[in-house]
Amino acid sequence: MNNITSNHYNLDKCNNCPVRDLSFCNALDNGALEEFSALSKTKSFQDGQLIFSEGKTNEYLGSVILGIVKIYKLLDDGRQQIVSLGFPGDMLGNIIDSEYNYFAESVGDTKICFYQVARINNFAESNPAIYRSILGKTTEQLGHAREWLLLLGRKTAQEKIASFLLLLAEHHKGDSPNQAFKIPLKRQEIADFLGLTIETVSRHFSNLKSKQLIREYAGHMLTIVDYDQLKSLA
Amino acid sequence: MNNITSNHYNLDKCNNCPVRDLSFCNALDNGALEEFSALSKTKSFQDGQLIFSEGKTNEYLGSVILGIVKIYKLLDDGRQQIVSLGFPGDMLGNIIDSEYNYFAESVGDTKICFYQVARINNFAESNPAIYRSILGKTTEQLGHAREWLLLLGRKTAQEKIASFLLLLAEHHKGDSPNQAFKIPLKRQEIADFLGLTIETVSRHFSNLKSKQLIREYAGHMLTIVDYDQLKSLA
DNA sequence: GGGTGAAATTGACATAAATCAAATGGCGCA
DNA sequence: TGCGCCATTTGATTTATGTCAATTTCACCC
Repeated sequence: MNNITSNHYNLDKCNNCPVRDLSFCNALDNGALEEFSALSKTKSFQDGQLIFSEGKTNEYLGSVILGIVKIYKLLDDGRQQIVSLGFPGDMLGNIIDSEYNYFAESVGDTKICFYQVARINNFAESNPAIYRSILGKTTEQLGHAREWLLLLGRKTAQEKIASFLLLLAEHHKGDSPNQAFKIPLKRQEIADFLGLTIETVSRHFSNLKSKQLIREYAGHMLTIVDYDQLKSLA
Repeated sequence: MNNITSNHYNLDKCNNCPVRDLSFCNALDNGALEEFSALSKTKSFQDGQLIFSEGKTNEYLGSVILGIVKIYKLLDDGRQQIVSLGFPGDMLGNIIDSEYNYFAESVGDTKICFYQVARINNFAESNPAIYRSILGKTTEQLGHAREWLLLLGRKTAQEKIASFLLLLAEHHKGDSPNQAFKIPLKRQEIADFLGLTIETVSRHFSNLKSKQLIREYAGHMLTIVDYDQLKSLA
């Protein structure tokens, strides 16, 4: 995202952007909300498309509107760790640092709403609710990151897989408890999220299937058959 | 920290508290700083003393003044993961959540400055610099947490140990590059920070010593003999 | 100075997960 | 229908780290 206004990004202004209901600006009163939303622009990304890179100037703050974004870090030799999954309503990036510290990539097709960091900072000076809201989002992300530290540092592969499936299920809570949903990540991405290899992930999926705790069919549609027992493994 | 005002905590007001130079309130102008600092109280803790617990009401925001605080999470069976080390100047807790999500414990003797969350929130409404400053601290902690996700998920035991030693060395940067310093954590705590067992930690310390990359003496005083080579292992 | 107990080290062995390698499955497309 | 390309699964084997069990070190204190 070197230059968000360059025409190949196909931006369109989103005066009535869903971000209002989803995102960090929902703390504003109506007048301020109008003004703030006018600063935003949405953009669509395809599966695997790079959204921003470590080291690049932190010019835009994003808000995921549709789809999932993976935030990851790399070691020199290519080892990868996904440090966060951005679901709709989640904030992307921050308004503090001068550079991005991570890579962000679209998982499946996504839609993201962007705000200029400079303008947000400017706007927030006279609207503490913006700071407060962004602080809330950041604190939430810190909580998730620390939950994942516990998972990566202390859980077994089976526990990791179970926790991951329950995390996904959380994002379908509106549906019935055992509602089927599509696993949005490839096996390699799951491995990079859980600090495992693709083979270990695959083996434990097979394991859970043979134990009849989950069912998978038709291109990674998943049903959690026994939610409670899966939870006891996490 | 059930009740910070109970007398056994031995609180004393810190009108001229070092937190001013170290902490999240240094963004304020002098007038506001006076007012804000007056809300703080310092307290001392001994090695191993519990500072706050998961599930307790989030009544106080802390700022580490002296010593080191470990923030950790537990699994039901007692497995522990340290998710953050709080060094002087670091913020402890947050002003968003209604409950603490972690355990905090003193590593060695510490001194911590506390503010009432309710009063900070109140004060910040008319002082966006406070929100901004706390947001900066939180964003920084998120960055550290994600760096550690990479370490826990993808680094080998040797790389973890090397990274840990370099982290400690970072906090002695004022000194000469190869300045000796005391390792503040016990082996078990290092293990809980790195997602390893105590035996693995010990073995890799022995390893680094036999390779002459580090020296340890007189009660865990440490010298990094070959900084560059240690860095290449991290 | 010798005794005590916690912390750290070391050794022998077990095992979960990684690695290497092959087979299978699924999907778009000619 | 069948080819080609990935993604996934499965199998065989290795290895890093965990586990269990002594032993050693060291700080502290009488």
